[in-house]
Parts: sequence; structure tokens; C-alpha cells
Amino acid sequence: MQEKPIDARAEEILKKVIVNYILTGEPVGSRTIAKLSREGLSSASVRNVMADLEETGFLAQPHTSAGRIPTDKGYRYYVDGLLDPVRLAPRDKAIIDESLSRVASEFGEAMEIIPKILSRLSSHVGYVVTPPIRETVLKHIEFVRLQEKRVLCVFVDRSGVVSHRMIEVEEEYAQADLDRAGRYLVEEFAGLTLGDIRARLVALMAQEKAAFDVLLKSVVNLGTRYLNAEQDERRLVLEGTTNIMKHPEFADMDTMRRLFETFEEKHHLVNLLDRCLDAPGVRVVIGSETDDPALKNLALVASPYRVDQRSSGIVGLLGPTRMEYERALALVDYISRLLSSLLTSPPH
Amino acid sequence: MQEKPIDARAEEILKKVIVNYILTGEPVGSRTIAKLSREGLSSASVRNVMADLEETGFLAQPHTSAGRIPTDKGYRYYVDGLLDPVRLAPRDKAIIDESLSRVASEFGEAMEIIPKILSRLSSHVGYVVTPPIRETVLKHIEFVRLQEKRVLCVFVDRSGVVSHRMIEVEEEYAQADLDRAGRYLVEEFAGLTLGDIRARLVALMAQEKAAFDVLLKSVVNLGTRYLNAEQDERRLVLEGTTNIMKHPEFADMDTMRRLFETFEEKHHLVNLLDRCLDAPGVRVVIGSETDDPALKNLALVASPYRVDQRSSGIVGLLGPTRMEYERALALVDYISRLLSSLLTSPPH
DNA sequence: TATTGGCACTCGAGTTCGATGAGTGCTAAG
DNA sequence: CTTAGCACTCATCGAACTCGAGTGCCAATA
Repeated sequence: MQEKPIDARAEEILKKVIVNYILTGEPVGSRTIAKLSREGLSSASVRNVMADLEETGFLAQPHTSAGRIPTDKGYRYYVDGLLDPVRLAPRDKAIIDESLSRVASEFGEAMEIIPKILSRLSSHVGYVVTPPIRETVLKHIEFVRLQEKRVLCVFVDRSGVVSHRMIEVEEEYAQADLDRAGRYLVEEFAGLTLGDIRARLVALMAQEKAAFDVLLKSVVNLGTRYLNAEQDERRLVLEGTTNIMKHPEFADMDTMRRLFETFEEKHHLVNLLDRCLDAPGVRVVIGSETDDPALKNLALVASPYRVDQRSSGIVGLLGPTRMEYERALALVDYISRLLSSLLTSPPH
Repeated sequence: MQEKPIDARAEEILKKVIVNYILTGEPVGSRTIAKLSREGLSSASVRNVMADLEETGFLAQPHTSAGRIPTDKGYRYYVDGLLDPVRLAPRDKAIIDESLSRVASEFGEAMEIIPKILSRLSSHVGYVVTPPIRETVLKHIEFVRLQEKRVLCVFVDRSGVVSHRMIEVEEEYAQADLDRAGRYLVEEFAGLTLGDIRARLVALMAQEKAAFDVLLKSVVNLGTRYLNAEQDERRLVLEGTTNIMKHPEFADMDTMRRLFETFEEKHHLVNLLDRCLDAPGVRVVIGSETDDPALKNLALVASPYRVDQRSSGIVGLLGPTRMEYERALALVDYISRLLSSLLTSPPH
């Protein structure tokens, strides 16, 4: 239905316009392109093509007598087919390697430092989404009696990440019982993911034996209570949000405010990323393709990363649609691969 | 040296100017004040007084033919003596009581929710600084062996706050030894603050006995290692930062960026607050009185709060100098008292 | 048929100019 | 000491104008 839109020449011109616009931030006119064109096209010819590109929705004019700027559709076409793949500068690679090697064995620190690196090297917003709780691997678990019916459960992941949750129980436990329950869980289940453990506990609960063994009963009780809560919980770490303010296209304070408000709604952003990123590999999402108006004029570059073969977290960048995609893609790609390999053949 | 600055009339006029400016955001002229003055002063007289106030530095003119606006010195004088103390609206009080009672027993949650309440009720930025680690009271401690020479130490506070730290040890410990060390520490020291515990461990270390008892030795070793690190660490929780963007006086994106950058430098802000708040009671700090240029046109309203009689954390607001100080003070005062009483006769 | 030179046209950005009006400082009279 | 009066200042606003980059269209050309 959409008329066959683009021949080779149009494509080249579209690309030139976009590259130029990304570079300068100014609308680009036909003369500029004509001069750049190596096959010596006249500006009039370029104008004709540009008019077509405007009609098909790849370019737009801010006003009648200005040059053209890319539309979001134009950016989409560009990132989908017109990019010159670029390799990461050795300098950047060195910085990344160096920073990551220093915290390699500490998952928690890696999650702190990665968005920082991304933000620094790109001058945009860097982010990481941690894997869901479900996939963390039990190293140690501990129940602490705080009040009569309130028990604090502390969980330690294989890589040293600590999480905890208050659970309300209906019968009172002595601390000694809680200790025993914790020890039992560690002995029985250390090395399994929380998802697996949950499944086993459910199975145990079904067994008759559980009805009689007091220890087992409390183990099952406490364990399922801990595990029933948000198994999908994931943390989003954002860094370098203030970089956005450097770009003149976001000078409007009201838009900016709304943007920063969505930055604070982390779970919303996580869902968004999740929805956009089912397949492996780096992807670009143009802000207008989401349903969140606050992301107008913004683009996401994101890639899932793997922990133990399983795809589980996301790492990426957020910047204005007018960003150097090649560089951003190279950066995110490299980091996600590095992260996956760090987490998959772990030194733990 | 500074000429006796202000008689009763000047004071009244200063106050009227400030109140009016806070209300409208517009420079206020002599006519406006003359009309408000109940003793029927003419605008010319008011002008004379205003000229004096400008000379003494309490007021300023944005340009020759505009009204006057308060200087920071003017605000200082105002908050120090001219405020009509105002009591918190019962509505607000109800909201606070309700929100806090729902999380009363959970210190961690209280620290999350308090800046939110402050921010919501004031439309400014709300914050809390948590008490330093040193003052938390031991409930439970646990060492988990992660790698040969890396031990994770998990600490649970009396009120259920969990903190943890990786420690590097030079000899290898078996998990069983670590368990014993943890149990020993809990039995011996539960109920004491970390500061006290540290002192006791130092004392133990000095005793000969420690040299021979293997358990004691590792306890002392691990315990001091954990405790030696940042005893003064405190967390700053900020909420509602985007509210700042609503005020027209911060329309400049560059200033805003710098401000948000200082928001991210939390430890810097903590130090700042600390320096300004030695005495108990609510205090107002005008931004220009600090040495941080990013706080220009901003004011802090802050109060320390007490945990177990000891003054230890800070709670407050951050907003434009042009804020309703009476309301802000009432709000912060009430919350800090409430918080102190919640934390001082604890239900734990 | 595709390309191109030429030309009229559009429109934003920047500048100047004058009117408006709020608000001042000063002075002289009460 | 107060105040009426008056000249003065200056930001803001809008109208009128210029400038120039860039366009769309058309007729001539290869």
C-alpha cells in the first residue's frame, strides 16, 4: 500500500540529510547535499528527491523556507539499513575493559559502574536492568525474628548480592527454629535459582511428609512466603540523566520535567524496555514508537545480556533521536557482550 | 559598624514586600505597599523607606523602574524575626499521621516515605539523612564465605535495616568458623550500637586471651574489619526533585543542570547539611550562605531528629528562596518531632 | 524523460522604532 | 517628617522592515 518508497538515490540523500543533521543540529538544505553528492547532482534535483521524501514521510520541514530534518520514520529507516557499521575506538574499548576488570567479580558493583561508563563514553543516559529475582542463585539464606510475628528474611546470591524482605507469619517462631529452617534451605537448595527452589517447595508442600515434620513445615512456610512475592522484580539503574539537559532540543522546562518524572517511575521504564526487547542483539527504539509521550525526541539503544546462557537483563543508552547511532550501537554491543561473558563463565 | 539598620516601620515594610513577593513572584512597588499599610502611609514615604532598605542591602531592584525584590540578606532577616508562626493545617497533620502510622515499625520504609510526604505537601524537594552507621543497634550479624579470601558480612539492625559489606581477609575461613563468629558476636553484643561494639572489640584485641583463643581471634578480626570502614556513612534520600522545575526562576537549563548534578553528589549535600545543623530545632539556610553556587536562589529548611535521645539524622525541605517559609517550617518541625518520637520510644 | 538553471516566493531571525506604563528619585510645600 | 507632584527611566510589546537561506515550479536542455 505504501508506494514503493525509496530508490538508491533517494536512500543516499536521506542518509546524507540525516548524517548532516545529526552532526550539526541544523535543518539541511538542498545545496548542502548537492555539494556533498559525489555524482555532481544539482540542488534542483536534490530538491525534487527531498520533496518526494517529505511526501513519503521520511523528512520534514520545520517551516517552509528551511531545510529538511529527519522524521522519526526517517530515523527508523536509517538505523534499519543505512548505518555504516563502525567498530569501537580502541581507546574506548580500553577504558571499558579497564573499568570492568576492576570490579569483575562483584556483580553489584558492575551494575553500578556500567551505566556510568556508558553515560561517560556516550554523553547520554546509560542504564542497566538487573536480572529478575527469579534467576538469582541461592548462596545463603537467613531468617531473623524481629517481632513476634514479623520475620526478616535475608538472602545472599552467589555473587554476593544481598536482598531482604520482611515477612509476616501467623504463628510465632523462635529464633532457633528460624536458624534451622535457614540452614535446611541452604543445605538443600544452595546453587539453585529462586525459580527452581520455589518449584521444589511447592512440590514438597504437596507431599504428605510435610504435614508431620515440624521443621519441614516451617521451612516450606517461610520459604514460600519469601518466594511468593515479586519474582519478577528488577532494578533499573540510570546514570547521567543530566546529560539530556545539554541538548538544545530539550530546552522546554515542562517537557524536561515530564521526562525526569518518567525517569523516577523506574518500573514503568523497565516494562517498556522489556516489551521492546524480546530478541537478542542490539536494538534501537525510537521514542515515538512507544506509547510514552515523555520519550518524544528520544531514542533508546538497548541490548539484552545473558547470565549463564539465559537472557535476563538489559543494558543500553537513552539519548536524543539526534544521536550518533553508529557509536552508540558499537558501545552498547561491546558492553553487553562483555557483560554476558563476565557473567556466564563466572569466577565464582 | 553596619549602621543600625531597621526601625519598626522599615521592618513592617520589609515584611510586606517579602510576603507579597513570595505570593506573586513579581517585584513589588511602593503603591502596593502603601495600599496595604493600615496606617495610611503614602507611596512616597514608602519609597523613602524602600530606598533605605535597598541601601542597607535588604531589598534590590531588578532594574531602575521596577519594584523591589528581597535579597538573600532580606530573606535572612525575615526568617530570623519577621515570621508569623503558623500551625500546621489539621488536614496536613492528618495526612502525615496517617502515612507514617502505616509504616511506623519499619525504619527503612519510614526513610522512604518521609521525603515523599514532605515533597507532596510542600511542592518542594523533601529529604532525609539517615543516622550514621555507627549508631545502629546490632540485632543480627552473619558472615558468608563467597570466595577463598572474600567474606560477605551481613548486618541486621534492630529495626530491620539490612546492610552488608564485602571484606577481604588474609587467611581462609571455613563457613563453619564464620557461623560461629557470627553467633558469638550476636550473643555477646546484640543490643549495642556499632560504635560501642567497635570499642569493645578494640579492648578485646588488647587482651592476651585473644591471642590464644582461635574463635575469639577470628571474631575480633572479622568484626573489626567490618567495623573499621566508613562508620560515618549516611544515606540521603531525596524526593520530588522535579518540583524545582516548576518554578519560573529556574528556567535556565544550564543552572538546572548544575543543580541536578549536585543532587546526584549526595555525600556533598550530606556534608553541607551537617555543617549547617549542629543545634537542635528547625533552621533555615539560604542557598547563598553555603559555598555551593548551584544552590543559588534556593533555601533549605531542615531539622535534626533524634534516635534514642541522640541527635543523629536530618529531615527537611529544599525549595526556592521564594517559598512559604511559615508553612515549610511548620511542616518540617512537625515531621521531625513525630519522627523523633517514633524512633525514641520504639515498639521494637 | 530526466536534469537543471532560473526566478519568484516564503518565512524565520534579527533589527529598529515608538508607544505604553509601572515605578522610581527628587523637590518643594504642608 | 510627610506627601503631592513631576520629570525621568527602562522593560515590554508590537509593528515595520531587512536579510537571506531555502523552497517550488517551469521552461529549456541533453
